[in-house]
Amino acid sequence: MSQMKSEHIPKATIGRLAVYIQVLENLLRDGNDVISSEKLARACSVNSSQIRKDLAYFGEFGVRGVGYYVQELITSIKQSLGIDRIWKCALIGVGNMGAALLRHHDFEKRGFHIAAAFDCDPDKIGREFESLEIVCPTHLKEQAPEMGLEIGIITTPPDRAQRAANHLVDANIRGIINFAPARINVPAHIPVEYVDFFDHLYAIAFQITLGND
Amino acid sequence: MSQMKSEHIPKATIGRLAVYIQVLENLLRDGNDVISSEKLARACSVNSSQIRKDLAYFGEFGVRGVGYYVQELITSIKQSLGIDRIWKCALIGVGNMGAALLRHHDFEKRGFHIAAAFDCDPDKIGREFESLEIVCPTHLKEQAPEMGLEIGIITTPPDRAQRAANHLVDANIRGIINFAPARINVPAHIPVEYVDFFDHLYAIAFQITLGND
DNA sequence: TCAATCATGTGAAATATTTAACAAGGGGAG
DNA sequence: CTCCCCTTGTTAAATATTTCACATGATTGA
Ligand SMILES: NC(=O)c1ccc[n+]([C@@H]2O[C@H](COP(=O)([O-])OP(=O)(O)OC[C@H]3O[C@@H](n4cnc5c(N)ncnc54)[C@H](O)[C@@H]3O)[C@@H](O)[C@H]2O)c1
Ligand SMILES: NC(=O)c1ccc[n+]([C@@H]2O[C@H](COP(=O)([O-])OP(=O)(O)OC[C@H]3O[C@@H](n4cnc5c(N)ncnc54)[C@H](O)[C@@H]3O)[C@@H](O)[C@H]2O)c1
Repeated sequence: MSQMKSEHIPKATIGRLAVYIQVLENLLRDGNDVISSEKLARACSVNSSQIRKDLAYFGEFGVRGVGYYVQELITSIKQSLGIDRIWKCALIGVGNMGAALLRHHDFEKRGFHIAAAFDCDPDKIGREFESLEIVCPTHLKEQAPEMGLEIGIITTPPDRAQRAANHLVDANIRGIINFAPARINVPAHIPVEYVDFFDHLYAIAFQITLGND
Repeated sequence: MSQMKSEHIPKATIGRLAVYIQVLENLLRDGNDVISSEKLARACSVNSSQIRKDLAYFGEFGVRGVGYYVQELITSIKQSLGIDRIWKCALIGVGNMGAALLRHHDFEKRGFHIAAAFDCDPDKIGREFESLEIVCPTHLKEQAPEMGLEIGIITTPPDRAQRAANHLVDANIRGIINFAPARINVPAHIPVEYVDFFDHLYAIAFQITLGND
């Protein structure tokens, strides 16, 4: 957060910054060292002013008359978002979804290290999965500070999501991602993000239906 | 789409409607037959006018002085979104993520039937998974119209996403959900939704970092 | 039947976000 | 060194979305 400039940043901006990183990393892989906001905009399907405005919230990263140095810009965006370091995560609910996430090594690559896995199923507790021992959630409170766990990932069934959230809050976790389709209540200072694929399926179904009339 | 009233509907509204359905179904399960916009608003962490406005895009579903009949409202929202029917989906890429989705029976429950699974790996082609035979993507073009496949779900590695999209477009699919972290190009009339968990992880990391200053 | 009550649906006001337009400034050719 | 070109950063205008405020209409009980 080296050069933050502005007060409130639109939620939508954060989403777009994630897209910019994705596209910039592909550009870099293809050998592009420099890019203009105009070209980046086309690749991201947004307006070029939008990109310049989004970046302006955090600082000045470009060179007038030239554009942005791709590697430098990636670094700057990551710094701005606070993802220029490793975040340690705790996953609760090692089922279908939880296991898929544990096997997915992009988490590590992108700076989110799932350092501990919890499940309340006695058959699972004590077993090892992806080189993590599955632990009972009651141990969260003692393990979280010990291990420096900061973000909780909930992948329990929806009717267990609140319970899982309670464990996380109790363990002083600082933010929560909830994959279960259920709202949870936590203290206001703990940010919660809901991941629900069905949002997107609904949006597609709606757009298809619209275009069809 | 029985009683559509308005022209353009904000994207954010669609996202909220998905949340309303989620919360309403829980309310129904808990035995609530009627609910006011005020109470629903609290459960969804939004403003009550927002709810009334969102619903007003599609029609009048409430009763003044009373509120909304929960079951009726669920039905109305589903009709409005075009999810009051079964959508047949094709999944491309039966790896880690694709397999988790195939095993996840909420898709069926929510009206999205994954009717066919494609993968280009010779070791996987011909195998059966979750009672679906895994098929080579070159067969998409012939199978899609036969089976009435309408929505494509991409779960290939990112560098294969465009190829998968091409197969889907070629097969006259009507909409695409892309789980791979890569932008894809398709004709303008085909809606694409990108699912990327990292958006949410970034958002959490950012909010934690902000609150920390 | 009528009045009191209550929560919706909606137009108008307040905010927020996106887009356009351009002044400012870096880089390179001559 | 100067001029010209190019693209950023930013201010201002245009849109879009959210919130407020209240008239409207359904329901209930006297
Ligand atoms: N699988 C998918 O593709 C998918 C897709 C979207 C959403 N989801 C959501 O993700 C969640 C998990 O789905 P799944 O398919 O993995 O289900 P699952 O039943 O396979 O796994 C759930 C796991 O959570 C554990 N659990 C239950 N209560 C717990 C508690 N209080 N503390 C700790 N662990 C607990 C169970 O023992 C089980 O291992 C669900 O809410 C589901 O709706 C899954
Ligand atoms: N696993 C997760 O939890 C997770 C989370 C977020 C995003 N993703 C994304 O989902 C995608 C899939 O991830 P994964 O972990 O399942 O990877 P994976 O390697 O396990 O599976 C990819 C599958 O796609 C198949 N495939 C490759 N090219 C293909 C083509 N042209 N046509 C058809 N099939 C093809 C492969 O044979 C393989 O079976 C990746 O883009 C990944 O970034 C996965």
